[in-house]
Amino acid sequence: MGDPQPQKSRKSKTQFIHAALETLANEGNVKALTIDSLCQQLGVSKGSFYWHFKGRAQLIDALVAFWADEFQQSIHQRIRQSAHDKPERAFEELIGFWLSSNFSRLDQVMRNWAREEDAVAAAVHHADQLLMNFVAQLFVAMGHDETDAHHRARLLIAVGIAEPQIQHLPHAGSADEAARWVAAKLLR
Amino acid sequence: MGDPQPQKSRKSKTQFIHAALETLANEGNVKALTIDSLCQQLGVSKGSFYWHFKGRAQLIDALVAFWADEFQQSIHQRIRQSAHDKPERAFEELIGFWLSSNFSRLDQVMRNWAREEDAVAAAVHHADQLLMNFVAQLFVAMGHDETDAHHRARLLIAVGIAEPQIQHLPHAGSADEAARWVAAKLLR
DNA sequence: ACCACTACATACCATACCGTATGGTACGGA
DNA sequence: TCCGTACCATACGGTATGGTATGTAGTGGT
Repeated sequence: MGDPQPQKSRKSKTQFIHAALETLANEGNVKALTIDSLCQQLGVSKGSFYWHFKGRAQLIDALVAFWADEFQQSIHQRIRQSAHDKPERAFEELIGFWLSSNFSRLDQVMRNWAREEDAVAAAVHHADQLLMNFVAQLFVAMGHDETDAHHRARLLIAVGIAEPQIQHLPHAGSADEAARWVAAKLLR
Repeated sequence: MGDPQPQKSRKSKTQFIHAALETLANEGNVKALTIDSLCQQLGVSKGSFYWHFKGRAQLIDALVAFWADEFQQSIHQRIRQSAHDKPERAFEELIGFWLSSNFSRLDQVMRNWAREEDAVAAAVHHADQLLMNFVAQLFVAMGHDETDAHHRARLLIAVGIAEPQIQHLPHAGSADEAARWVAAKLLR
């Protein structure tokens, strides 16, 4: 009554997932993530892939689940601590985390991918909801009422989503600076 | 010494472009835009397409050029008028235009597509620059200094980009309302 | 030594897409 | 009427991709 794959397959399964996420982050577009290239990247053949995964859809599910879990854990680990101590400090953590190239690249890829694959869309949706609730709660903890907190949280998330996409715009200063400007405006 | 296609081809060429844009807006993802499906949509065969266009790249170029031109014209037509009379009024126009489903869907598709096709990336980049300069100038006209105006413009554009993507988030009120909240905050 | 099962490799099929080659039709001018 | 050109249909080739079928080396149990 257990899983069909007791223990050994797990290891290789995560190997595939890691490689896939790496490809997504590096190439920055979903088209580069093909089963063939993935296998080539790992030095195995498609026979291996199709032993571990039922098909492409299953890979996507596992990959998205992994990403969502990591997303959630990252948020909590990095912010929950400082959220209780000093909410203002938590915002700097959040912005720093969001604009870290590692995360933002994957985030953008996932949002693009969500447009083609429903499974990805569901995961992104869920992640957004978690973050939204969390940030709004943060603003509430700082003394704002519910609706105002939601507005501010919504704006912060919007900036987090869009800022990495418009770093090229003519503007003296880094995206980091721009984000801090917004944060300062939001904290008033 | 004129164009190789005097008049007749022009008409069909724009027909292809219109159909392509329509598909992009409807399907919401670039994968749906294939030459075969495009021809099927128009009730013609690929022979027709390859008579009018040298290849897929040329379609993309023409399509992107058309979109960029329309983008620019829409901005100017709808806003330039009120920008001179009453800058505050221009923001409502801009936000209303940006969040109009017609435009925002195409906008999102183009931004996603920019990740795969360099020609699209260049066009989106250029369009962003135009809008950025325009909005910043608007803020300057309202009395803000250069750097502050750029910060505000950047934020407004970020909201315009991200807001359509997060309409599903738990929040009492429409995206329109949220955008107005941001505008009010930006105009102070 | 033999078996059974895991974890692959190899070879193959089906499909979808871009692109080409070539034949066919409508139409205006000489 | 005949012909040339613009415009389009049909048929095919090439390639990339997802997926399947089948062989096969390793490995642990008996």
